Amino acid sequence: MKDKREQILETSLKLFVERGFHNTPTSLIAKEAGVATGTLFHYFKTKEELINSLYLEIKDDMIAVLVNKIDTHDTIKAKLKQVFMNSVFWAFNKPFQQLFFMQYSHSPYIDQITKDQGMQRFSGILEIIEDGKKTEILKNISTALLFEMAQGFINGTIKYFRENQQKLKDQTELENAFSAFWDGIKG
Amino acid sequence: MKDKREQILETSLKLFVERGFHNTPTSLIAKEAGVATGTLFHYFKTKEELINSLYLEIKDDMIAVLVNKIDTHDTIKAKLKQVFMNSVFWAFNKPFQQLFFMQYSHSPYIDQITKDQGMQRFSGILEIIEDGKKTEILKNISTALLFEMAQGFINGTIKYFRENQQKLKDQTELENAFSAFWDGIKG
DNA sequence: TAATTTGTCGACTGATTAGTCGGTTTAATA
DNA sequence: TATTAAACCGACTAATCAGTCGACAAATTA
Repeated sequence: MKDKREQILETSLKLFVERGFHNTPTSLIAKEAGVATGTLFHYFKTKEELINSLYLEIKDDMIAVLVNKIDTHDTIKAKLKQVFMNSVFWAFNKPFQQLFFMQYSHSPYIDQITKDQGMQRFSGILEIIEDGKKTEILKNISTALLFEMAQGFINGTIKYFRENQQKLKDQTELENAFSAFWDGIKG
Repeated sequence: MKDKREQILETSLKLFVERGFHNTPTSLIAKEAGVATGTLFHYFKTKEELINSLYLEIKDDMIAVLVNKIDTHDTIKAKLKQVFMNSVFWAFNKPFQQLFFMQYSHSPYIDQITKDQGMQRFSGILEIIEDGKKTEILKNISTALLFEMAQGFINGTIKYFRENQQKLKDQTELENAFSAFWDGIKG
């Protein structure tokens, strides 16, 4: 049987996405997770701590997937294509996690410290962008701006494929999306 | 003195963004808006109706700004540049409204009917994209995908400028952002 | 083995909340 | 003016919630 802490996080994720944070009583989380409320508060001092932990654990999982199959010797384009495809792949396999970020990365329930910690984990991807700028393969735009534009673009792509899942079977639309992505950032 | 209904909407917006939906009691909205709770429920049957109305009114306001200063005779590129700049301008002038969409457009508090109604209002912008595809000025990618990619890109740009407001004084970064945007979608 | 720590339970509580209701005031209409 | 309707008020309530507590069980350490 699954670890109770993990079970609580998994159940919270689903309920927070489907019902919202304050509309999800801790009693319901405990019930659906098959634990007592006391156990929930044993692992997480407060409900806020629970959602902040959830945020960081999902971010960790996501980053691990995003940088998967990237080889040091790959070209910048190949690396960024892999990140792009990994992002869509992750969102497809972890729909609740992706929706969680869509809903909560701008919400007041996640505190600034947690958001900053989450951001730190992107350093590997930021390095790829910096490398690309040095070699003039990418546009000479501030790394932070390039990053936000790219992330926004990917989020839009994911939103489209979430609402049009059948379009993922054939790879052409996804390839088109990457072409547009690349044309936008390449120098 | 401002209309009470309007005052309630304005106050709700601020509080929902700063505190979240369920963490904002109707009693607090009423208090801050300077009305009685009875008045709030006179205008909005439930709290859900309130937030859904808010969503649609903000969307209406946004669309009106986005298509501002667009002339029928403009080129596709000029039209889309205007929409791009209008979007950033709107977000800058209406930060709460923009954050509201970031937080709530994926949230369970806004029902599907409301979201669909909001989407309908984009028809004018969708037409520009379709025109651009017909004349092969834009990439031959499905309109819905182009739209979501574009919207995501713009949201990312806005997020960057929200966190780096000083970068808006000089227009160069904003122009760079549009160049990247245009390179991405142009055929 | 004994002692201590960690995990688990669920009934309980003080505080909070969405929405109601009966009434008053203001505005519109006949 | 008289009548009706719409706007507005705020005290009130039944329901709900985050977090506590004391007790017991399991695992870890001495």
